Amino acid sequence: MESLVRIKDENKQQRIKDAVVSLILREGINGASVSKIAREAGVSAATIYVYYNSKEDMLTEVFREYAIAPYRYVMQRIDPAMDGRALIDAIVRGCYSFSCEHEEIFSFVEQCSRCPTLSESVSEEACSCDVLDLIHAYQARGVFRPYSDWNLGAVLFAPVRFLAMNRSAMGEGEESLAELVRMLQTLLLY
Amino acid sequence: MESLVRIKDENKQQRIKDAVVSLILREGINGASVSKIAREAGVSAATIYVYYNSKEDMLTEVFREYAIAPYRYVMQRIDPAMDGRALIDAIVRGCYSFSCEHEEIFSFVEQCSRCPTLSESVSEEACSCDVLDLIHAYQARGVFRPYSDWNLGAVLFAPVRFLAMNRSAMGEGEESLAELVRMLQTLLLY
Amino acid sequence: MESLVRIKDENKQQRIKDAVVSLILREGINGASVSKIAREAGVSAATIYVYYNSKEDMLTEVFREYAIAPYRYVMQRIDPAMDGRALIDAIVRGCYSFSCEHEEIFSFVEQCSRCPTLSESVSEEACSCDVLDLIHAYQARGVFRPYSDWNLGAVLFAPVRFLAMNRSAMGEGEESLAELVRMLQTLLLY
Amino acid sequence: MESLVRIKDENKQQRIKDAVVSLILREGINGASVSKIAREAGVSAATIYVYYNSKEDMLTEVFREYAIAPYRYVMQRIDPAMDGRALIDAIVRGCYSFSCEHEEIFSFVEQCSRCPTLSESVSEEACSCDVLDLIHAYQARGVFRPYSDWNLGAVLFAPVRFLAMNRSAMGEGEESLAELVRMLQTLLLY
DNA sequence: CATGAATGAGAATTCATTCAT
DNA sequence: GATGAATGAATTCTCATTCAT
Repeated sequence: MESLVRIKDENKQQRIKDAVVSLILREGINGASVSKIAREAGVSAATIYVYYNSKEDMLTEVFREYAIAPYRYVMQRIDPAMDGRALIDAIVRGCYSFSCEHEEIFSFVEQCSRCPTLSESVSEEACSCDVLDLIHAYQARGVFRPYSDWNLGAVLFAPVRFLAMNRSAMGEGEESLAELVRMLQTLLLY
Repeated sequence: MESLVRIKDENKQQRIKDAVVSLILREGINGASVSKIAREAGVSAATIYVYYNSKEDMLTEVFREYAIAPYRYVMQRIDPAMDGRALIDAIVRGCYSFSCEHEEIFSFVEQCSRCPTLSESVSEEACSCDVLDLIHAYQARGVFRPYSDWNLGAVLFAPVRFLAMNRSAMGEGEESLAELVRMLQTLLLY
Repeated sequence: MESLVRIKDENKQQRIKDAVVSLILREGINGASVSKIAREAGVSAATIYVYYNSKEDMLTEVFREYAIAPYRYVMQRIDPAMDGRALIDAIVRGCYSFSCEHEEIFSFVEQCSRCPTLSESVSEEACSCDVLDLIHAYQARGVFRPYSDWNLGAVLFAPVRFLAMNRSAMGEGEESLAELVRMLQTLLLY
Repeated sequence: MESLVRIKDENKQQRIKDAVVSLILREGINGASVSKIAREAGVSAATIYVYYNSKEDMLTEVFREYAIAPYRYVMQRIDPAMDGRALIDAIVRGCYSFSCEHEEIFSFVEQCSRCPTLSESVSEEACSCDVLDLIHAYQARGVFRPYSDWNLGAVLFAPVRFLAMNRSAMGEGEESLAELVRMLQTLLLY
């Protein structure tokens, strides 16, 4: 019985999270009101307060959960046995694929990152640390040039996100993507 | 006498724009309600509707106006006689200085860019075109490598913006900035 | 316990309806704003939107409910055993009494009937059909002359409403009313 | 020059009146705001206050002017030499034609008549007095039965207005109209 | 746990009106 | 006479949140 209840809970909570993400994609942070989220999740607005103390809480928590998603996604496509070129290729293409396959989450995270209140409580560095740790290992082995973490993050993630954001205007994008991979290989590897 | 009225008008509209920008910086797009903006601008909320048809209109127009500001700022620090290294230095440092000196506008534009509704009507490409045109000239002279515009934009603007956004966490930043300049010089020049 | 809640609800909704009717009587359709209605009903303006989707919805629903009231009132004073003279007397005096006893509802319905948006969704014919059905029976028995429904409605209801509307200017009105009854008896019966 | 101004005035004032009438027809009394009226009339909202002291004033004045229009229209189709049957025919058909030919004014007057504030300052009796005076003459000559003015008004004007209001639902209406004429001839004449 | 009902606060927008020009 | 600009007050409606059940 208890487990049944638990399962019900998780269903509801997951439906709420999904609703948050998809609503924010469609209507922006402004349009994502508690009642719309509730309607989309198929629960009562009051139910949301069973799981979260406030709307802010909810957004923060969902943001925290999804902010790390692209990095996890990238980590899964990486094999520590890869050489430097393959690693950069995997990271850049991983970031890009994620934004295509999970457009909702990508857009949701992008929007939340710029929202002063939300971004305070979720630091990007913390999210990307696994990837950076891996690169540190490559740097130690003399494969990657010893750029600082800030600049590694800046050139590895920001440009590909820029391409992803302009995907619709850019057409297919495969060419640009391949070019970016080549640029970063030149730039970052010995 | 007529000029008095004109001045009064322009004052009001400018005060409204300023209020929009500074409120969005402080409270995010969510927090920038028409009445708060009006209060901050020292006008009646109804007055805003003398100048704009709707809140959306207002944000779009202000966004459109400021989206181009950082590029104009950069253009002013550029001299066509510069060599490639100096050009990249000027662009990157220009972007960074702008975000420091005009934190409000920088943050305002960043936020608006992620807002689906707003970004639709203001394309980044259009804003950056002057800078890109200049680089085309350098490419034609064999100074810059012939990367595509998308990737030029991606590596010239996105990473430095990334640094700017993390300025507070990054400390001084001068070192990172210098490093980024060097990286891009290596990457983009022959 | 459950009944308590129900009662509370119905009380609120009824108080809202009453407020709509009495406000429109006093201040016209223009003057009946949602917040005035809420104040008069002793609820929060937001509560009204728990019961109705919009102001328009609310007016339509209340109108629909009350538009039929005068006809129901008349039907209750009618006995199918009456002869033709008594029937006309009952109908005309019933209409008139209703407008005296329920001035608020009478005036409310009159006003809504002239409001293009509202009258579209509530047809008078549907409301008066019970009375007309009864007259059809009298017509079949050769008591009433076989005038069309449109003209039956036109002469049976419109003139007495006209008198009711001018009640205040008309003084007592009993004489006029008696005269109208006689006129219609002559006109409609064999 | 002065005459020029006068002409300009009258043009503007007439355009305002027209706008009032046609807006109220289309959007009801609620929808007829001063600015909409101004826009429709092609003048500035402030200009309306050159001609009228307030919106209420304006409505009252326009209402006063048009309330009498249907009666004037009827009077023009009447010839004192007509016999009783022809007179009733002319009155009823006149009322009906007016409502067809001047749907805007008809609907405007109907709506204003039910609006408590407006109807107070424009009495129907005053408007219909010319027609009634004429009938008095016929009554004196023993052509019309000596019903009271209230009931004359009630049966001569209210039913035909009822038909006019239901014109769209009623189809052509010629038959109903002819029937109503016959009914009233029987009822009112010796 | 889940929710329907309720609400004060505030949202965007429009209102009728004024006034300097 | 005519108007653009300005506004306080009011409009409809939605918000995030609470609470009794």
